[in-house]
Amino acid sequence: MLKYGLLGFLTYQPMTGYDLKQQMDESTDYFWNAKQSQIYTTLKAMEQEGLIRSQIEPQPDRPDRRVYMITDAGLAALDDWLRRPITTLPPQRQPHLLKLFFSARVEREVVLTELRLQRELHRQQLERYQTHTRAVMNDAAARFPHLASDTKFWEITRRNGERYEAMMIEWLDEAIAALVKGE
Amino acid sequence: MLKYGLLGFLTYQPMTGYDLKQQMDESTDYFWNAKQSQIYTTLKAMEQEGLIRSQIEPQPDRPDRRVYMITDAGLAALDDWLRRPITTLPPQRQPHLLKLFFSARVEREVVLTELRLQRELHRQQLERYQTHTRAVMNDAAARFPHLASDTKFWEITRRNGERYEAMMIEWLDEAIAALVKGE
DNA sequence: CGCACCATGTAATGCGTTACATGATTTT
DNA sequence: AAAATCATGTAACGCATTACATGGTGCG
Repeated sequence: MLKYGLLGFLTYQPMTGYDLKQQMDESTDYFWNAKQSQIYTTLKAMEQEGLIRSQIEPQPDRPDRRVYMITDAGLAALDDWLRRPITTLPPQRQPHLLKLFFSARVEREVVLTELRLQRELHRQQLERYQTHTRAVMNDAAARFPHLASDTKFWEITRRNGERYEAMMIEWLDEAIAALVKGE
Repeated sequence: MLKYGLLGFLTYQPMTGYDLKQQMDESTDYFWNAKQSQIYTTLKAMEQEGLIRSQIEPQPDRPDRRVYMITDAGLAALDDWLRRPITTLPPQRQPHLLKLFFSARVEREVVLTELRLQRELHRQQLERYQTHTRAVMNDAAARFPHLASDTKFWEITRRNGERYEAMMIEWLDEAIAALVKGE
């Protein structure tokens, strides 16, 4: 799956593993991210599959850069994936909901403290979407005119993050109120 | 992590791997689930760790049941986990958002068809929370009076599912409208 | 002087999925 | 007659995380 994300970014322009990691951190982070080590090993595998190819750019001071670019086979694989509809909901994994489900075992105050902490985390994340993420996208749109048609989709996914965080904050407020009232 | 979910359910009553799978499917499914094979292997590992122990209940017709019950060490491990606050947001993995992010590459109609399909999936899931999940929880509460204090937390997590689906439907409507208008 | 940034990789481990394997009973 | 339910397990594989390993440049 990461594979397709990397292919997607490589349609923008040729990049190194390091660059790709930074792109992910700044844009798809909310719904897809990967560790540096996984990116490097996945790129290697993708090159063997023929989806991308690399060229070494020597650098005097710093380590040489291995710049990857997408091949025709890579483009075909990406487009094929993009057209293949997803017909199921993805399985969710939310440790804090699992904890909450069994939290009748712990003191009310401990639960409340954690819910308030969660609320703060989501508040920060919401703010990030509204300021930083927005700015990064506008900046990318301004610097790379050939990506103009992509900006609409970036914005739709950013809106999803924004709505998600707003929903979580509302839900946490409701949960906190229910627990406070309950005692 | 699955480990703690299994411990949680085993505080309700002793159960088999099969029973645990059913419990998950009916209750924590939205934020945590596991395949049958993983449940069996995890239970085995947990018994070796001393968190649970099992007894075989012979059955004449059907395969013998291996019934697990939580140990004192298991209770301690569970409570320890429940009290340990989560200080980061969990990484999300949403394939359909990743696809959408790069969907400038495909025809508008293909994207719209997929968004409408997604909307229908979320609508069905919302309905499930509002009817089936609700009924299952009420039923469990009625049949097991000793779980009365847990019901409040079950309901809070169910509400999260409900809100999440409602949010996704709103967002999809917004996204569909933006794409329709865009052409 | 220490930390962040640039830049690449490998190895070990853990968690989860898919597939394999069996078989009687009950329901449709 | 076929499918679902009850009931258990193992093996292979894939994806992701953590840890290991290196090293120069630039900034505060």
